[in-house]
Amino acid sequence: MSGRRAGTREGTQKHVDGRKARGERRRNEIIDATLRVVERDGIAGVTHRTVAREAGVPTASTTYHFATLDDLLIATLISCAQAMATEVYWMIDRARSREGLRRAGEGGPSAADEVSRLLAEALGPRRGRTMAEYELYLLAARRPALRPAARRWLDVLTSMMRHDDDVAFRVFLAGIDGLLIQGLIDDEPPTAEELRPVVDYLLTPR
Amino acid sequence: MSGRRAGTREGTQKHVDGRKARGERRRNEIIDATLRVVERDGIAGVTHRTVAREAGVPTASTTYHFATLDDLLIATLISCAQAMATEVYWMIDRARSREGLRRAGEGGPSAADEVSRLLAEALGPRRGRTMAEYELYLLAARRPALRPAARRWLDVLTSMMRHDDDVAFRVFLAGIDGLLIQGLIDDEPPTAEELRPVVDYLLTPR
DNA sequence: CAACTATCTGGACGATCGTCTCAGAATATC
DNA sequence: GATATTCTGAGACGATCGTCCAGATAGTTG
Repeated sequence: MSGRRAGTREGTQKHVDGRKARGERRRNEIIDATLRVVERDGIAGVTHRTVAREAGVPTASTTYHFATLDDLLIATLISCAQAMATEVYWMIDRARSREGLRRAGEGGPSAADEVSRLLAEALGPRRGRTMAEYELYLLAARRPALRPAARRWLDVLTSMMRHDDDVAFRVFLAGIDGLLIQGLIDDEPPTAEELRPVVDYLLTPR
Repeated sequence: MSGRRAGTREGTQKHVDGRKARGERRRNEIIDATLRVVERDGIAGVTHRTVAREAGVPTASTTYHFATLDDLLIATLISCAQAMATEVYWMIDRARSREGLRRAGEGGPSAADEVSRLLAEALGPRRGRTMAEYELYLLAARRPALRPAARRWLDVLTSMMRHDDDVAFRVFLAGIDGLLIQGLIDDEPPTAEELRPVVDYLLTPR
């Protein structure tokens, strides 16, 4: 991506980035700001001005880097899907190594524990983010160009998780999505303990 | 447009409806028009003017019956949820009687057949409607006041379908939602035959 | 019939929207 | 240094938005 900078956030150095890098950084800042706006107010709250205010940049900066509001939303969905896929990637990686430890005889958390904890997190502290993801998901339903990006986290899961039974795995994926979207209209987010038996059932082969 | 058409479902008589009845009819026409707009252009496309144009009424008529745009969306979601719940009710009722026939020895379609056919329908011919429902679903995630209405079809299913195992049933509901929302970002809607094994797995106990 | 009132509507208001323009600041290349 | 390119940022434009309101219309009631 930016290639020049060390961290995602702005560093302390000045005048070291080239024009290209600065432009790309601002582009990313705008995308991040857009995602924050979607988390807070939904896609309906996304305007050039609200995004610019959130990012702390002038209005025209958003129109310079993203010719149209659609381009901005598209870039945000793609970035969001990318981040999600990366997260899922590392999450699975961690779970794998833990499972390795567990198999070595230690008895750590089971896969159902792991998944229900993640679901509870997505519906609790990360609720805004989860809502944003599903709003962008639904946006992809109306715009074919966005569908590959929207399918990305499903693809990552599919390619990374071992699954002997394709049908069972598809049911698992659908169940996760269903539990998440149904959890979003619960008055209070379900706890990992409440989700545990459902996830367990979902993971039990038949 | 014409002041007193024969309503969508009312009789053809003139001058028999009181003021109250006329007002209520127009209210429903506006709600129906709103749902059509949501199906076609999404919630983002809902404005007083587009709804009024779709319903064939003057702009101010939408603001007269629904003080604010939020009221209009809320009324639409509630109406939509009600219609959905009613549909599900009769759908299950029909399936029940068919099952009765099948048990009598005839060998009709199985529950998995029935469900996958309905899913394929929701993702094919009724795709717009399904998208609209999930958009309103997600709207409920942001507005607590809408959640009871959004949960309604889940409640109808839960109260009508026999389920010995609560956990299994919850997995079933989540799976349906997940299959639907994932089907919305498929480039081409899945056929009932493709869905069949997944639904079958979903319905298989344990 | 006239008075009343719920219902309906055309038009207007200010706010906000997406997008564009353009002068000049910042930076790379020479 | 000088110059070309990229980016910033203040502001303006017309369009559309949500909402409101005064007047017209038409059932209802006395």
